[in-house]
Amino acid sequence: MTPARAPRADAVRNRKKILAAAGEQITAHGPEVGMDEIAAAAGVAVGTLYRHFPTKTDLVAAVVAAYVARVADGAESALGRVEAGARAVDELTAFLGRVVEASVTDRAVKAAAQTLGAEQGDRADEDRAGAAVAALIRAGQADGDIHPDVTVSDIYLLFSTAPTDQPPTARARWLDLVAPGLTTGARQAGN
Amino acid sequence: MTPARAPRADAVRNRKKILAAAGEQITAHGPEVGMDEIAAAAGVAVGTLYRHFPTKTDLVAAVVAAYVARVADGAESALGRVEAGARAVDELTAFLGRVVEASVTDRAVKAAAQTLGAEQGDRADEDRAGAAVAALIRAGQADGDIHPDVTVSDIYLLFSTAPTDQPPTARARWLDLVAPGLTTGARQAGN
Amino acid sequence: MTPARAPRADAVRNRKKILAAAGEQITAHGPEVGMDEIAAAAGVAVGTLYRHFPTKTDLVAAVVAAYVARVADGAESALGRVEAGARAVDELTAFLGRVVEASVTDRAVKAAAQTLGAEQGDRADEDRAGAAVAALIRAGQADGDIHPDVTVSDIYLLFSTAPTDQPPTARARWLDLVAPGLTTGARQAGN
Amino acid sequence: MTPARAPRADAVRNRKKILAAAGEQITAHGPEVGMDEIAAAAGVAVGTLYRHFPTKTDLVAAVVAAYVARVADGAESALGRVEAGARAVDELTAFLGRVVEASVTDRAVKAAAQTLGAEQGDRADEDRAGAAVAALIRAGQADGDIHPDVTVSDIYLLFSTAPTDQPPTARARWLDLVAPGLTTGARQAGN
DNA sequence: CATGAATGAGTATTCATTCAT
DNA sequence: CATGAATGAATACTCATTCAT
Repeated sequence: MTPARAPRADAVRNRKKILAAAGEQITAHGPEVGMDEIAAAAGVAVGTLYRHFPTKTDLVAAVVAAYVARVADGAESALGRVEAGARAVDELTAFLGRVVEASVTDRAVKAAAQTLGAEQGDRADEDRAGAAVAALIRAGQADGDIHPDVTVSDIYLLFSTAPTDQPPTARARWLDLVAPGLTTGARQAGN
Repeated sequence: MTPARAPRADAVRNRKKILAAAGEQITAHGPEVGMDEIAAAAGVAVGTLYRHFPTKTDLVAAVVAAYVARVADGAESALGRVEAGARAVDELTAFLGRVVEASVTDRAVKAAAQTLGAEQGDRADEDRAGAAVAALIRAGQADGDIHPDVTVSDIYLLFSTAPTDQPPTARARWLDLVAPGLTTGARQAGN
Repeated sequence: MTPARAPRADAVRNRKKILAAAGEQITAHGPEVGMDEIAAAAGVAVGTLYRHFPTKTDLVAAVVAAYVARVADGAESALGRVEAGARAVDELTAFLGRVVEASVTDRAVKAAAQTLGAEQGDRADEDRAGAAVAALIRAGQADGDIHPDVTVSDIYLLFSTAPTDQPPTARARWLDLVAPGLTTGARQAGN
Repeated sequence: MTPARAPRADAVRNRKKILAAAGEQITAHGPEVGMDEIAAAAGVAVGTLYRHFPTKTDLVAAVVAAYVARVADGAESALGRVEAGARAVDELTAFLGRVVEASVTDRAVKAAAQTLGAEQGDRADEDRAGAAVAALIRAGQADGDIHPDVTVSDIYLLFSTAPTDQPPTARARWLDLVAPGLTTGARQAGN
């Protein structure tokens, strides 16, 4: 219960620079980038890295957490659009597509997290995302467009198996193959 | 042409032991298991590893190749059953399911191969698998059960995104979600 | 231009300890001494070796460079004495003798450099040595003591063939055998 | 005192092939060539190498011994020519030159021997060479051409310091620089 | 007697982490 | 609080030597 003295401005700046650099470096060179390289990319010394994140695993966890937060934001805006009248199935699949695209950027992050056994950073963001997706699904089911047994964890399952390291055409095709499993209508030729 | 003097019995035994151990170790601890650990698990000295596979990359490639060979076998037996009267869609999805199950055993192998940029060992096995899968698809399309635009690379795309590291129930659910993308009928509730 | 922040005191100390230890170890056990052994002899961990010299080759090159710098110093003092009135031939042969003696200490260094294909570190020191030796030769030739066709590369040739790994008497005898090739006078019995 | 049963013909052939191959390989790639490579070059298996030479050191010693034998032959022919009327100084320097040239071929052999601490193979050949050289020196001294204090070990000293790894011009120049130390006459300009 | 597969200690090098400056 | 030098365990790979076939 330390009063948590307000962190110094430059420390906050450093934390952000480090998170950004770590994201870029891991994205670009995979989870095995050295801490030194991340530090250099962030423009700080290794020691500073370790002041903010006691362990490489912690750093990666933080990067993943930031990614989860962005996903949550995306889910909530989709939900917002549905509440404003958009069709839920469309928003859900579009959301799925956007996540897959974003994953490309954050490519190896997922792998890094697994490799290092990173712990969940911020439960809160995950819950936020989960709530929004659940609402989207319910809306789609109310419309009769989304299959009644689809759940939030189905969406997560698809997230976790998205072909993030494949070319755009493959990713688009994957969406086509996977969408019919969520919806009620029969598959149409050519899409 | 090649004199190919019969390989010594013990050398063959060792090669098999090494491949098996490498598969297990990589499965259990990921691609970064040390060569020493693999050697110990195989009951040989490191030098023996290197006599059989000049490089860690080569070893992983061989493990992957063995896996591909098993997949090819599976595809061909499925095709055999179809030729003997079985329904093609069923055999195709069953085959997909079996590959996913098998993948669990070979879990990280795929990742290992990517990490190390392993080359594929035996084109032949890949071709064998491809031919058999293509025949299955054609048969299912002739029956009117498989969607006309489904191709062999669709099947490979699904392979490569199978949730090999998830619990059995998740893997089963994944099959349910993915199957409708391949077939013509509308999705039925509860499957 | 280079900010060149003053190197930390302990880092400088370590660099020196490492160079000294490397010289000794290579001298004592040849170029194949392990980096670990050099590190131990220097009282540091291997990692520290690699922080200062990214490669064994680089380390050896640095040792050789230090040796070249000492040779250059020796040549320049000899030249200084000549300018102060000493006889050039005598200084040149004495210099040759001193280099050979010093080589004993740095015994295998030369071999190590060759074995590893080490690049030369500081051209400057080599040039310094070359200039001083050239001046010595010219002075001796002006005196009529040194044979007119002797060049700097002759001196280097003799350096490179000095019997550095032989007992002192052999080294002295070698000097006696080799000196007449540089001078004008006929050889005298007994020296 | 085992009767030393006459060695089988093929064993003798193998011994020769191995010695030749070892000489070539060490000459070409230095003392650190692997035993496997030598074996391959000789067209036998490693086991056969070890049957003939229990240790790499022993093998190198044998290669050196063969070299010494050739040197002895050269010395003896030179002596023969002197006895047939040739001038001793000329034969001695020519012999020195030929040894240096030959050394080029056997380049790293000397280094290999040192590196491995190889023992003398055949005292007899060394003695043969020593006797012939001694006779040459005595003859030259009787002619008044060779300096009276020159000994056999002087010649060996020069052998051991010959610039075997330098280009032909450097080797020739080295001979010019070194010859005056052996002879009585004053050095002449230009040779 | 030849073969070549197996052994295993040894080598250079990397990298997460600590700690003196 | 930042810096970057030091640490040292770990890793892939080599090679002289042994020994089953």
